[in-house]
Amino acid sequence: MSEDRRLMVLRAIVQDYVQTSEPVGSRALVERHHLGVSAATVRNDMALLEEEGLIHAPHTSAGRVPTDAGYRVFVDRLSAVKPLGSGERRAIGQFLEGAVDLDDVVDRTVRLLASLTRQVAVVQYPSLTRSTVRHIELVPMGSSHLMIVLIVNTGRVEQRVVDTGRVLSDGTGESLVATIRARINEVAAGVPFTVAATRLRRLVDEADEADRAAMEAVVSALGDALVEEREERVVLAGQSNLARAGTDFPRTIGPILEALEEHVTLLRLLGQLGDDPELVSVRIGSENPVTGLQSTSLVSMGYGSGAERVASLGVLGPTRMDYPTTMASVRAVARYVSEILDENQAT
Amino acid sequence: MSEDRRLMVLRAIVQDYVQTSEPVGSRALVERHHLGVSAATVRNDMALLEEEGLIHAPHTSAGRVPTDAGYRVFVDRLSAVKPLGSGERRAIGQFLEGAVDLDDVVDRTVRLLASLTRQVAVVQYPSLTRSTVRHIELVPMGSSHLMIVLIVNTGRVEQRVVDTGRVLSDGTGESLVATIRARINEVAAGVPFTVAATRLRRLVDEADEADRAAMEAVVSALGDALVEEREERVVLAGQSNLARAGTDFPRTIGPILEALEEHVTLLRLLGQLGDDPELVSVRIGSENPVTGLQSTSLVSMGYGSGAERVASLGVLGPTRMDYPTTMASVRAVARYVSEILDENQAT
DNA sequence: TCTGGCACTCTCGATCGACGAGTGCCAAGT
DNA sequence: ACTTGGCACTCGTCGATCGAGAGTGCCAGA
Repeated sequence: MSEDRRLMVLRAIVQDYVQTSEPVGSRALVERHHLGVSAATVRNDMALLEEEGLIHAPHTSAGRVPTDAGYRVFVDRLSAVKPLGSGERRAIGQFLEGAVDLDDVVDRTVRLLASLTRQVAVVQYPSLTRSTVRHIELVPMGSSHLMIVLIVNTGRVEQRVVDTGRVLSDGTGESLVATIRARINEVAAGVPFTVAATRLRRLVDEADEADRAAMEAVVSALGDALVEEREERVVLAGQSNLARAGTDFPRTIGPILEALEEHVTLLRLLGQLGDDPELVSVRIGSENPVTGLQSTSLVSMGYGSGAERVASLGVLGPTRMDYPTTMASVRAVARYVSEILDENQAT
Repeated sequence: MSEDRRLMVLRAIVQDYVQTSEPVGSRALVERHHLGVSAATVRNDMALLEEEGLIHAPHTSAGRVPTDAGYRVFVDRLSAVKPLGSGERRAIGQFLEGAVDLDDVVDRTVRLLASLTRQVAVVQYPSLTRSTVRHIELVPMGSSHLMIVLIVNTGRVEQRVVDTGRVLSDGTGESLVATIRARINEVAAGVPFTVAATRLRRLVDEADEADRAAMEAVVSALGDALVEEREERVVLAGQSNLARAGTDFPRTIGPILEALEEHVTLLRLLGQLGDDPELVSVRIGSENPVTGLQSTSLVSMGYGSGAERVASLGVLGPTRMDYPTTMASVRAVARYVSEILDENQAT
């Protein structure tokens, strides 16, 4: 009857299976964990757990293996996020400290996450749509071309070259560029990109008849930067960890690698987080909509400067993974990266 | 005695083995290729080829498999680069046509190469050290900070923020920025980066006592961009193809994936090309110095705008690969990318 | 120098049986 | 109402054995 003990048994099964990666039997369980009962009792509990769909026997007379639902219960109710050791904390700090720009931060983060968890790490680039404009610079190039440099509060820089269709190298041209530069920064600097986009569009209508074409060109290029797919980018590391994980895993490694190359679907996955931005999200096995990733779990969390969550990062591994420590690592890294972005924003 | 026929036999072995991925025996050979001789004769030739170290029998009484040296002879003397079909040419063009900026070009290139060859594609970012400066822009930020934007002829943009240590927002500050901007572009615009670096350093000495500190800050930041490791970046695609290749391969997939994550060594590999920039370089199996990649071959070629070779791209696959078509694809893509960079340079 | 023939070798796959781990269930104990 | 020890039963794993098939090496003859 005791539901408590049944859950203890489930927890023990998950822990043992994660460690040994072999189906765990009743005898081994009572030996390794000092539950105060005999193997026979554990067997009864196991039978019930199996009825509930939380564990599963690969075949008669092998041990039991947790199902996806079993892992779900384990993660939700039977485990606490294991606090990181101070050594690990320090390592995170040191590793991310020396980053020189956003690319570097992302690159270091993804490598750090991979080596920390020994799994595949996934980091999404901070997305423009959720960021704010820091500054927009216009650089004349050639006689009629203008390079637009957009600087985002995350430290990211986007650039485009547009043809304004008129000569910019003479006096009036130069003052036109100066005017446009002033106007767009006036309305857009320091403003969230979504707001900036609408304000900028309004600028076109307000512009003088003569300058409207040039303004139009600049604004539409900036608008492009918004929808530009490049803003939605992910970086991966630690694929080699897939080969190391267990020996049954290699068979499914092909589909997994394929799925990881579909950055678009990966991004969609990373975007689907829970409501609480401070919580680590865990998607287990078949909970995962993507074909090819249904034997894996995704542990992810949002990050970003300030209160806003500008992007996500996470870790992908076999469903049989050490959830408490993985979750701890993901959370710690996400928080640390957020801090770093905060500092850079202040710069 | 006939050395010619022996090489024909070698070629036939390579071709069959590439296709079937199984050791090829004398009987199968004479059936599939109409060499005008009998199986016994072929066997004699095989014995000689084995003495020369060009082929190898996994065990008594299995067929023969080419050795690395065998592939080498095949590539150097027995095969011509297979011309691409017109359909493939068109596909390359279409796929790379719509690229909006350098990141996009590189991204599309690597994916294209992977899907074309069904192997792992590797593309090195055009390196600054071999490129020329197109323009340098200075953007004041805050009261004493200056953002330096370096635009490279490949279309690439680098940026840095430096603290000049003096107020820039007043009148003299603004004119100082204007002066520096003018001076550095004067000596650096249109010049190869290596030359620009030395000329810029000279500028510091020539500067007025009062402005020297600011000039120094700008120049040293630009110098940093030269050695900055980020300039040496590679992008990968098609890792999932590793899982598909043969069934013996998966065992070695772990070390390969690990080696692919060592971007630094990958870059070194890509950098080692033959003398002729128009030639495709092939590194076969054990010719390859990197541990973990010794069961693979790297087919690579330089690319770049103009005559200069600014970077390399290539394909990595099992030594048992279809060299003629792979080489054709790599060459075609490298040339096409070079063309695209040329066009962008003209912009 | 080539060819057909032949004995020999070695891998691969299937079959079989013993072994052992683990279960399910039952009857007895608390 | 649970728990426990015992016991029969089920299966998958491992190792050995064996036959088939593919391929070679070598030799004698053209």
